[in-house]
Amino acid sequence: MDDKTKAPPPPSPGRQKLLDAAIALFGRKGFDATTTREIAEAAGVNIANIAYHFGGKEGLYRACAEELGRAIRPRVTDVLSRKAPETPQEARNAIAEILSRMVHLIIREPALENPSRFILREYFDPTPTLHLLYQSLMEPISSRLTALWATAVGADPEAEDTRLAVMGLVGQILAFRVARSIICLRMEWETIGPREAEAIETMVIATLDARIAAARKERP
Amino acid sequence: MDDKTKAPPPPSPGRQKLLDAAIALFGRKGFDATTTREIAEAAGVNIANIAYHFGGKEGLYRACAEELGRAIRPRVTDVLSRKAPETPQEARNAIAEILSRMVHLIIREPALENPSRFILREYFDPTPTLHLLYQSLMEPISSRLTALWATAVGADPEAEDTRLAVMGLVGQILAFRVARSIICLRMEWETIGPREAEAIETMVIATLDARIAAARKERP
DNA sequence: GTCTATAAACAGATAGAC
DNA sequence: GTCTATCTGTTTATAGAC
Repeated sequence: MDDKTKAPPPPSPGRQKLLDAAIALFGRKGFDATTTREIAEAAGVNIANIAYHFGGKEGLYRACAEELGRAIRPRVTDVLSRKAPETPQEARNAIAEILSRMVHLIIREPALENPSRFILREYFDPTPTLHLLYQSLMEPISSRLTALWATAVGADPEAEDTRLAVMGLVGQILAFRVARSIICLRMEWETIGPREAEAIETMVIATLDARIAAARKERP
Repeated sequence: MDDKTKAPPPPSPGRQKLLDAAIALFGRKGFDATTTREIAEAAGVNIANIAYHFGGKEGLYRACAEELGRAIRPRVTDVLSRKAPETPQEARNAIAEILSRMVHLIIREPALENPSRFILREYFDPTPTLHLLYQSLMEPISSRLTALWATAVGADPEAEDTRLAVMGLVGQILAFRVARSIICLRMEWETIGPREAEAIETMVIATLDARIAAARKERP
């Protein structure tokens, strides 16, 4: 019995083209602003294939979320699968590395521009598909970060404020992607290029280190 | 010559009802997912009034943003108009008060649920209307916070990393509103009620104090 | 200023040929 | 599995009565 646990979708030329085009368009403009005609045209296939492969526009949307879980997960899980650090300093370094990676993937990586937007849209306007993204991306990353945080500051990994502290750090990064437009206005940045991304990364790591220092002082 | 500086819109029963209904619906579902029929029905007026008062759906959207600037600004400017603190401790307290206020307004206040969503949508999918929201809400608040931060830690108010630190703190709050759905999943919260909002507030203030402590250590 | 009635365009979905 | 052609409902906008 092979890994039929998740109903492996039968690939086909048109099917994959539709998925790629749909992720890009749903991510850039949102579900309602994107028409099935646009998607089909961008994919270079006929509109009728959407109904054939996915049952309709909503089915296509859901399939996009599944595809994103599969496609993005490997880009983060390599960090997650490492042996858990045992000293606070190692744990701090591991958190810093994951956060830096997230800054680059979410804020900078051009290939993930629209996928990131797709995921953030689902956070903002959740559908039943949200659980799928939670389990494949958010849950593994934030559990790992929570465990690392607990090691770094000597906190209880099960405590609510431990998880909350981690969500605050992750949220800071998400905010810079969500509110990019207004942050660029405020920072007087034209775009977020390599220099700006590094400034954001430095700020995030500074926040991490400040919070670790403060948390350690409480429980020495 | 009275304050004709911003072209005061002539009020009328139907006009205001349309604005209120549109802010609620655009905020909850987004521009494209909301139909003019829905808005007119929710407002209790006829569809044709949208074209009459605002020239069309897009004009109504823009008028909503103007209305939001007018309506929400007073709820924050009372804090902004106070005399600038002179000691670092007073500045820290002022920042903490503004951030607490933001947590309550953005995350908790039911009446601002949809207005907040309207504004965050515009950050995420900016239109020419963005500048309007920037100037009426984000700019005054974040300039004030930046000045306070400079006083609190003895930094240069003009420096890029001063502004960035402030955007990081504000962004953390925005993230909890944008990603509320997935944060509730991760935190195992059913909703964000008074208890949860207080936990978030405590976390935000802890981040503030940790960053201030770290920044002061650098320049004693 | 507010309404009815209608126009003109466009949406997603489907039947059936290949 | 992919296409053409078409159906049905809905969209925003407008012309004109009140």
